[in-house]
Formats: sequence, C-alpha cells, structure tokens
Amino acid sequence: MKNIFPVLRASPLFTGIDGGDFDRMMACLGAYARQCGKGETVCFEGDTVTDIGLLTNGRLHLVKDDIWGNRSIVTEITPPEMFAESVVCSGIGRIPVSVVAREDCEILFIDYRKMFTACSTACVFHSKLIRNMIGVLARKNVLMSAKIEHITKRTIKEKLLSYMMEQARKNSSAAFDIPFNRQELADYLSVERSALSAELSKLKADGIIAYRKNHFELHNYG
Amino acid sequence: MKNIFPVLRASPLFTGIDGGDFDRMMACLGAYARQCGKGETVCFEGDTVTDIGLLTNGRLHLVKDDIWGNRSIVTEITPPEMFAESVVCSGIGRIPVSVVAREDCEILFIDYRKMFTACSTACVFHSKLIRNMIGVLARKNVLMSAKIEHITKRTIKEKLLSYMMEQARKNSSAAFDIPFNRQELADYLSVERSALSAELSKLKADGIIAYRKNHFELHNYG
DNA sequence: CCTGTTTCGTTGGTAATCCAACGGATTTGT
DNA sequence: ACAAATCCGTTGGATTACCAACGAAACAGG
Repeated sequence: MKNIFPVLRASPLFTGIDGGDFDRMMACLGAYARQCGKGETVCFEGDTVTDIGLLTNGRLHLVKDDIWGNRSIVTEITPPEMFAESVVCSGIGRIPVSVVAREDCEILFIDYRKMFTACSTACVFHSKLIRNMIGVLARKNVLMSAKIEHITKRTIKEKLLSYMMEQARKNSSAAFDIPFNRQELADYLSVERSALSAELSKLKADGIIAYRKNHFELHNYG
Repeated sequence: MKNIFPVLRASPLFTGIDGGDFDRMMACLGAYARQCGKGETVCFEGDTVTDIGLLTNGRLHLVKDDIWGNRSIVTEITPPEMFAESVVCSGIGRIPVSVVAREDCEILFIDYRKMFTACSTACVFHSKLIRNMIGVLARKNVLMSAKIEHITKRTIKEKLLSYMMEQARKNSSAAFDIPFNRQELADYLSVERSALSAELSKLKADGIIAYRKNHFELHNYG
C-alpha cells in the first residue's frame, strides 16, 4: 500500500489540516483502508452504512439495478472523491446505490460519529474537519440544485439557455468556456447529443448565441 | 411579534436543543428577526448572503427571472423551513435565486460563522447545532439525488417506475401511499399531468401496477 | 503524410410528449 | 341536498425529442 496522504491532502475534507497530524487523526477517526479487486461490489444497495468512503486509488461506479436486472451507472467516483457521505451524515443509513470497483481500488473508511467525539488527545482538527464536511455537503447541494433547475425545463432549448445563463453568471460575462464536450453536455442535461447539436445550431442561426467548440457567447445578455 | 420559539423547536436545526437555552442561543448566534411585507423582495439573485434564513411566519417564494423577465418559481418556503443555507455553508455566498415574500413574513437570520465560534458563555448547544446542520444538508442532498435519479430517465414510464420503486423501497413493501396528487407528482417528475395520467392507466392496463387515488402497488416486486 | 479515432453537425423517419379541451367523479361549502 | 370547485382520466392534433446513420472536420500516432 502506497502513501495515501497526498491524496487525502487533495480532498476538500482535509483542506487546512496540517499534514503532520494525519497519522494521529486517522487513528482518532477510526479510519481503516480496504482493498477491493476489480469487479468486486463494495456494498450493495440497501446495505446499512455507517462509514464515509473516501477513494484513494482506483475507480468506482455507483450503480442502480432495476427489477429486471438492468444496471444503470449513477456516477463514477475517482480519487479523492467520497461516497456515501450524504447517506451517513443524514442518518438515513441505507445506501440507495450499489458501489462497484471498476479497477483495483483502495478505499479509506471513516467513522462519521468519531468526527464529533472529542478525543482524549484533544485533537485540534475535529472542528476543522466538521466545517469542511459542511462545505462538501453544501457545495454538492448547490451543484445539484443547479442541475435540477436545468433539467426540469421542458425543451432542449430551455435547458440549454438555463445552463448557459448559469455559466455566464458564474463567469460574470456573456462569454464563457464550458467544461463539457457535446456528449457530456447532453448527458448532463439528460438529452440526446444529436438533438442538442441541432438545437445549438438553431440558436446560432437565430442569433441568440455564438459558439466555437467549447467557447460560447450569449447575445443580449445584460 | 409573537413568540417564535415553538416554530424554532419544530425546525430540524434545533432538534435536541433544550428550549430554555433559546434566548441565550439567539444572542450567541447573532440572530435577528426581520419583518417583510407581502410582495417585498427579501434578497435579489446575485446578492452576497452571509446569514441563513429561517422562516418563522408567512410564505416565501424562491424565484428565478430569465433575460426576458419571465419569472419562474423554484420553491415555496413555509415555516419552519430555511433558505440560503446551502449557499452560505458552501462559502459560495452569491445566492442563485431571488427571495420574495408572498405574504407578510417574519424571518430569523442566523450568522453562519457564529455557529462555530466558541462563545465566552460556553454555550453547550454549538456542537449539537452543527451536527443538526450537517443532517439538514445531507438529507436535502439525498432527496435531490433521488429526484435527479427520477427525472433523468427518458420516458414518463421510466420516471414513474423509478419513483415508485423508491417509494416501495422506502416503505419496504410493494404497496405504499404517495404524498402527491396527480398534478404535484407531475410537477415533481417534471412532466405533464395528463400524460402522466395516461401513462399510469397504461401501466395499470399492462398489469404492472395497481392504484386507487394515492395508494399504489407494484406487481412483480421483490 | 497516411490512417484510425473521436467529435460534431445534419437529416429523416419514428416515437413520445405537450397542450387544450372535455366529461365524469369526488370533494367542499353553504 | 345543492351548487361550485377540484381532481382525474381520456382524446386527438401539434410539437418536440429520440434514434440510427452518415459525412466532414479535428486530432493523435506512427
């Protein structure tokens, strides 16, 4: 097992926490690493989970199976992303997805309750950690709100404009670059790629937007 | 101004906190109440907010205006719900919606940073409050994940089955009641009510589900 | 330079959804 | 019990999105 601390330092959960504390902190948090072979199921939908998972190596898929056995991928997790944190922190406990290793993985499990228990060694990082966790949950919250805002719109045109207006606002400019290619944007907005392309062309033809590759401009944007 | 403590006690943010502490706690949190007349805009999209809003009386709408001035209602807030908590806790600061009073309102504003500052009077509620906040954010997270899961599906039939399977799982039974009427369910799944009704009828005709009013049963489940 | 790959726009037929309208059933208020 | 209002299912035509397929352009590797 290689040194996972560089990965942890990259996690928003541990920002602002001194690297020298990691060893003691891990012990204090009841953290333990687990290896998972490719194809292995880390946990099954409906399982009761009490630990937050932090992927330090490999690649995970969160998947959902319907009654007929069809499997759909909800998300892909790459280091240093976490999973199950919402379920654990909410106290719901039963995880709504299965977690499957797509490659050989190494996962750090952290006991959520121990984040709050003031420890005998008077670890200073507890409050910082909790604050970080709030930030993680809240940011995810904001991202999901925005996504819902977009995909709730009825037509592709409306979804696109909703998305682009958000980008423009974030960038404080009518011109902006987007972090997706067409296929990814289509997946994000939950529409067909070809239909998306067609709608983009139409918006351009109507003079509402201009674009080239991933650079977009909204016209008449105040 | 009437006594707001009963409302606060109903808020998940204050569960498990002794009622006798409320006065001191409010002072410690830098909380202040604000009255808003019907129609008044509490804050505008893009404003920088540093306080969490907790509605203690009245009714709020979170709204979004597009370039052409069309206003769409994102959510309705009723006591004792909060708003802006994700934006504040995430550190993003700029609120992505406008907040409008639909009735005369009373709002309690809470300084997020003061939740963490250990106070001189050694208030015992701080850690409990923070824990509650994590729970609030995480639960909202889980709810939104589920919603995205449903409305991401391509057809009304798939959206319905996704929703109903979640309900069945939550209820640990193939039979369950839903908290929506048809119009509300259509809004939640982001489809037309009439199309939803038609799809429900078809699912019933195909023997996949049975229902009467808000009571549903999934066949071949489990 | 050549080639295989990926990305993107276009098109046309098919399928699904929207939309407005209507009637029946149920509920609510008086 | 009656009237008004609300909720729900149904229908048909208009709109929109899906889907598969294709070709052009951009790109990467040899």
